[in-house]
Amino acid sequence: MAKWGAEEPSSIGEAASIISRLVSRRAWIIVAAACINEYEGRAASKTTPGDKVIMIKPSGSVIVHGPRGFKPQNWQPDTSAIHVSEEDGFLVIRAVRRSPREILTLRCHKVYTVQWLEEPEEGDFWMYINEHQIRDLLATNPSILEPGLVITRVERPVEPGFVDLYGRDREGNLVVIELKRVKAGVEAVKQLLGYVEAFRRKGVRVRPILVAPDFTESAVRLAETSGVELKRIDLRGLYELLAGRARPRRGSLEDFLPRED
Amino acid sequence: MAKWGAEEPSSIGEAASIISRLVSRRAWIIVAAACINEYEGRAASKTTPGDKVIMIKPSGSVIVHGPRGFKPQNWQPDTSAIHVSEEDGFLVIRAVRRSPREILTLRCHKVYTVQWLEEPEEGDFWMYINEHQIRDLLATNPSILEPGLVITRVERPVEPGFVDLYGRDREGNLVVIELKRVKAGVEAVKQLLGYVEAFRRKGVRVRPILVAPDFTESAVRLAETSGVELKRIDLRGLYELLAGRARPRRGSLEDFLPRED
DNA sequence: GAATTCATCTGGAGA
DNA sequence: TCTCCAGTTGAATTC
Repeated sequence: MAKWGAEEPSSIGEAASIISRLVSRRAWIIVAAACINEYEGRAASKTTPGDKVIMIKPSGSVIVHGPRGFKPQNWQPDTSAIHVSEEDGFLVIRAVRRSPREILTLRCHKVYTVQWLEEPEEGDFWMYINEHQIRDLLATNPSILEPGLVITRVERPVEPGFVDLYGRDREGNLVVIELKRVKAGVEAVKQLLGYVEAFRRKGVRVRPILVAPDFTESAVRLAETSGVELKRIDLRGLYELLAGRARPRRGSLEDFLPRED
Repeated sequence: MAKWGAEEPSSIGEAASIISRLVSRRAWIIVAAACINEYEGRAASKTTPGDKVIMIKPSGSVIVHGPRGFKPQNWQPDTSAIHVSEEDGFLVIRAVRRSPREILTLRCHKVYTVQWLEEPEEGDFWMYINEHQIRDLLATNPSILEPGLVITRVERPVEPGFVDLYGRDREGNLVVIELKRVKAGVEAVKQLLGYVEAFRRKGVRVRPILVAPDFTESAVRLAETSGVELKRIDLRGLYELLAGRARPRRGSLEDFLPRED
């Protein structure tokens, strides 16, 4: 169990010394304060004074949130150095990283609270549905897509890029499959056509299939005129398969494809 | 000045009632707790028990951080509903949004602290260097790119997409410029070639220029074989120009282009 | 709502 | 290191 603590510093100087000590101990620090942010690096930004929540993680990241929006106002992903000091009556937190050279400076005129966790327990994080998972599932269960399909290569390098799945259909045609976990737009069709063209230049004719849960109107139009096959796939069925709540049965190949209606 | 407060709840039930009240008041809430996360929606993830910092913003976002990394473990950008309750001895925070249907569930077995700001002052956020700024600067100072260049259109619509800058060079050729603030990859060249092709179909011949601080190897190769001109630009110089620390001088057109060496 | 593009994108894998 | 690509990408803008 992590050790935690909280303080309401009575002065900027006290806040600086508390935070400085916590940073050197690699604690997980949350500071509620009123400050301005200044960032200069790949881009540049600044704020007027406002209330912020500043998080400094044991791993060294610095994250500054404003009251709105899901994204932080400013951040520093992996900071080579975090400096905490008092300057001209301000609590100044500086996070500097090199390559790319970027500096984030927080100038706080009021510190509401400082709160921390020391030696936090991390726990595991398990993302169990993503494109990688689906690709591997389809690679090992290609009959979900089409009877008789055999996958011979996963992530086959082509021209500049990679074909998600590469194999051969029942009739011996080479098949090139592009997989999208979310609705596929016209860009996905173009990408696949690029691969087809790359194969054609090498004198190889392939059958392109775009697999996705849904397709945009423009994707359907381009696919029709360019000879790309579209195959809708029901992710929910795949999810259940991945979660072990279902099992691919022989002869149930269309179970994971949505009804045609 | 925001009203702030902090509490160390003595029980899960007390934590639930405190947080529930704060949510209904639209306070900015920070909870340090040990919990598991469960997310199901476009993807799915779960964690084992571990220490987390949970932020609930007045705007309704829910952000769950683990001890490492700049990104949150889980989040909910704009939540239709946040439910706080006690279930089986756990503090349960549920953030549900529809479209896409996604559910984030936090099950806390230990709450270290609850901290909040009511009516936080927001302040302004001003990003003063981004592609938009650079594009406008080049549009009004095209001689930075090339003597005699005249820009006639900014963000000119073309087939699918927009040409960043469109104009005419000293010799009367139509010029199509694609601008990247960061190193340009092969995709940028392809994008530009797409525009060239779109113009060609309309019987218009254009001179394509890709402007960026740097180019990937594959971008250079494709550019060479496809007739796209690459123009390196020094962003630092542009930054200074934007910041008013420098001024475009007549006859100093190459000042903002890196040396050829 | 759909489509497109930018982002300090971040993060990961591979060469 | 660079390069490429997925991401619960988010967010803005346009139609």
